[in-house]
Amino acid sequence: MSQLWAVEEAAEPTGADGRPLTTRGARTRQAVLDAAERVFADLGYHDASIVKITEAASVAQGTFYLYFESKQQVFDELVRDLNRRVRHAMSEHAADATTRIERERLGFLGYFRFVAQHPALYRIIRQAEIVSPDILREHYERISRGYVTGLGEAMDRGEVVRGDPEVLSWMLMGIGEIIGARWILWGDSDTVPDEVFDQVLGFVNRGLGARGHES
Amino acid sequence: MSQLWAVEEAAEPTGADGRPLTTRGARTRQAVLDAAERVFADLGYHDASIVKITEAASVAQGTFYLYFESKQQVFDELVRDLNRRVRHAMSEHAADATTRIERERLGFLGYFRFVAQHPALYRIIRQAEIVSPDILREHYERISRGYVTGLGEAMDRGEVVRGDPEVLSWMLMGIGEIIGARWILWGDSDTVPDEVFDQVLGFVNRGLGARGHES
Amino acid sequence: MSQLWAVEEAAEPTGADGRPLTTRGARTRQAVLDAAERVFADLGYHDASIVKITEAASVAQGTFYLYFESKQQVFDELVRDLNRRVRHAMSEHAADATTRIERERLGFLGYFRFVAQHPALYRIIRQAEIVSPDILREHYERISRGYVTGLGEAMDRGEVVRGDPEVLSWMLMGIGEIIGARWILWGDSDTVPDEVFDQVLGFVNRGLGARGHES
Amino acid sequence: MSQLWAVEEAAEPTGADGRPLTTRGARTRQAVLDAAERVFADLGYHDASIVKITEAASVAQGTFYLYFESKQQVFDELVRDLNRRVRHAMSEHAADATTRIERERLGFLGYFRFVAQHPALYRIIRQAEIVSPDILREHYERISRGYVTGLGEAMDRGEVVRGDPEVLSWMLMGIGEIIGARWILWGDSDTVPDEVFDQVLGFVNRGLGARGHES
DNA sequence: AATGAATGAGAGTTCATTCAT
DNA sequence: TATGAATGAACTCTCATTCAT
Repeated sequence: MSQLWAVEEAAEPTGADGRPLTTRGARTRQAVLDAAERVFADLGYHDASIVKITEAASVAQGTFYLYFESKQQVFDELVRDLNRRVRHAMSEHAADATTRIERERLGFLGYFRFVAQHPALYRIIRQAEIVSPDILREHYERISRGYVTGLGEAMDRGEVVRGDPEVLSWMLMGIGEIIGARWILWGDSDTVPDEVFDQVLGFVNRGLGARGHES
Repeated sequence: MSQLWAVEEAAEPTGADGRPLTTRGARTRQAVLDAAERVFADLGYHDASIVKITEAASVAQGTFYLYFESKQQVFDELVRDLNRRVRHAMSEHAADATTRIERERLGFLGYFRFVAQHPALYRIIRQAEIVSPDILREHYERISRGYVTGLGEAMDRGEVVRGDPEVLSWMLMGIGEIIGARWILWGDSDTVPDEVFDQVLGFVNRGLGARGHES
Repeated sequence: MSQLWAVEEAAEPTGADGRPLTTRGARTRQAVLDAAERVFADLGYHDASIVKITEAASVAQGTFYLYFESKQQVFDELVRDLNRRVRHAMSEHAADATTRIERERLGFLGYFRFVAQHPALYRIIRQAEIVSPDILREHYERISRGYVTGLGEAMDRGEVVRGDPEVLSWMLMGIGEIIGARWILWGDSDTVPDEVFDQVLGFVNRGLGARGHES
Repeated sequence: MSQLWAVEEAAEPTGADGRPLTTRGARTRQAVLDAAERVFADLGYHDASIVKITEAASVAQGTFYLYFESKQQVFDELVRDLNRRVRHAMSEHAADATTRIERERLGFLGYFRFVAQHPALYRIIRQAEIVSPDILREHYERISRGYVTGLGEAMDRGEVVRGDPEVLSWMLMGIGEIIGARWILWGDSDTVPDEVFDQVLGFVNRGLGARGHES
């Protein structure tokens, strides 16, 4: 089975004014973006500052505005990028699955692994709720869309009880979010404990009414 | 059946130095707190400022520091207060239930109603994740604790499949959170649509393995 | 020989408006004054604040203004009081002397001892230069006056070379000040080392042209 | 005879972050520093404020922090600079002297002249005692070091009675300080009256046990 | 005589952003 | 393309002082 869902490529980088970049420009832009990721991850949106970002990138303050319009805009771009990476992580994992149940398991696993590997980055996504709500909705909707396709097909195959796949997808995300937060972000562990993971899968599989699953 | 769980009283108000207040002092303190609630709800934590809060309360800036040590501290107090109110809303609703399924339904209903009635306030709680993570964990843990008791008893009565009630409680919160966010906070509706609500209850009841529930 | 010079009594305490005080009022006033001394000594003039003073005195902020007109005024009163105490310390010591040289020695000793015993308080006097220059000049002039009398008599007796006793008195104070600062306030010792003390006395005695002193 | 002692050069100016400055930057920095000198001289350390300094320099408030970390830091730099200038004034004067007595006379004269020419600035140095004690000690010690060399040599030549040159140097500074304060800073004259000056020199020369001097 | 709530100006400092070079 | 100097509004917080009780 191929990838659970496709993850699109990132857009071409441009200057703040929308004009295409030279090679050198593209390199500088990337340096700033990387620095921003580190600084946002370390300090959070509001404690991050353009001075700190440009310092971390070893460029002058003015350079920042050559490539980005504002603090917000870098942030948004970062969140979009992270969204791509999370989806990639989930999708890549799930690709090996042969059954729906297995796919669910691997998807969650991929997600939790990503959170565990980049806890600070993941916090960035959660900050988006306040900083750029629209971008966060986009984030959830993109993940939801992937689920919806998968769940729709599973319903057609009778692997999952009939229902509105969108609502289901949001619940799955809600579960992933809070479990990841509770046991990875806030816990000292860098993974969700097995017993917890089993409980989650059990609950989800029963909830989806998965055939071939003993309740 | 009595309340699902008890909600404790708020603490006595004191000055920033911890000393008890006169009637006049208590009144002013409350005025500041109310103003803070409004301002945080409207602008979010970071765009709120002490100037704006005191202006909204029609007191001088210095007055703020008579009762609170910092912006953080008012915020924390507000979150704790909101937590009390959410739990009260859920618990009050669920009090009328006669079956576990009914109780689940009414608990969710109460929660969604609270979010719908105070959408801006509810955003305050979500901001706590970044501003005072500890307070937010407290918030979740308090709600979790209420669930754990209820679920434990339901397991004993065989109404719910055996399992770790803590993990279950977090999943239920995660579902409530995201559904409330998606359909109330971000939607234009001031309530979760019936079809969605039914889907949620269906999923949850199956997931809990509720007896007398047709999957 | 009696005291080197007389030290006058402190004035009657009054309220901020100049009216006489009841017993209770006098007690409260004194409590505030004592607290001010401690706070100024610990924090210096500018970091001291009326809140801190009244807190240290266990009275309300408003009470302060019942007895003093301003922060300045308490400070001035304190400096005057300290001046009385320094002169008392010097004069009391010197009282036992039988020769002029001995008197000089004991006067310096008394001075250094006072500085060593109340280093923090002594810093208050030095702060007066900036805070209330007039009061500081008063301080020096009062000490000077005592010296002038003593030196004048010594000149008459031929114990000291003829000259302007005022200028001499200021030089003696200047020496005392800086030696006290250098070896007591800034040093770790709580007394001026013997060798230093001897050097000082040698220099001073030669400078005064003291008869019976080997240059 | 060459200079009494060498006075080192000022350090290269840098930004608050320690980085070197462009020409324009160096110019602005100097403008701020000059303004600070004027403001501190006029108002004293505590009544001076960054707003007033930047206003006097005709730059924005933020500009201040481009070159200095805090009010303290400018102050310290100013004191160090003044110290260099005082020592320069003393040393330059004394350079013409042919005898030790003459050198003493000219040194004091240079010092008093400096105080008379920059009374407000000189007050800055005296404030340092409270504001940055360490810098003040540095100030005294630097002057002391110059004296110590000169006195040591004079002792070797038998021009001055043997003794600890350090203690002597501090006494000389103490005398200069208080005489300057009393007759220049606090007096209305812009110079120490001749009779006073003579008294001072007489006392000092006798104290030093200068040969060829009639006590 | 004593309280303590209330004031509001002013402090130092940060920061996103602009602009001349 | 890149720099870094300059801006100025906004922020949090302190404090001497006044006033109603």
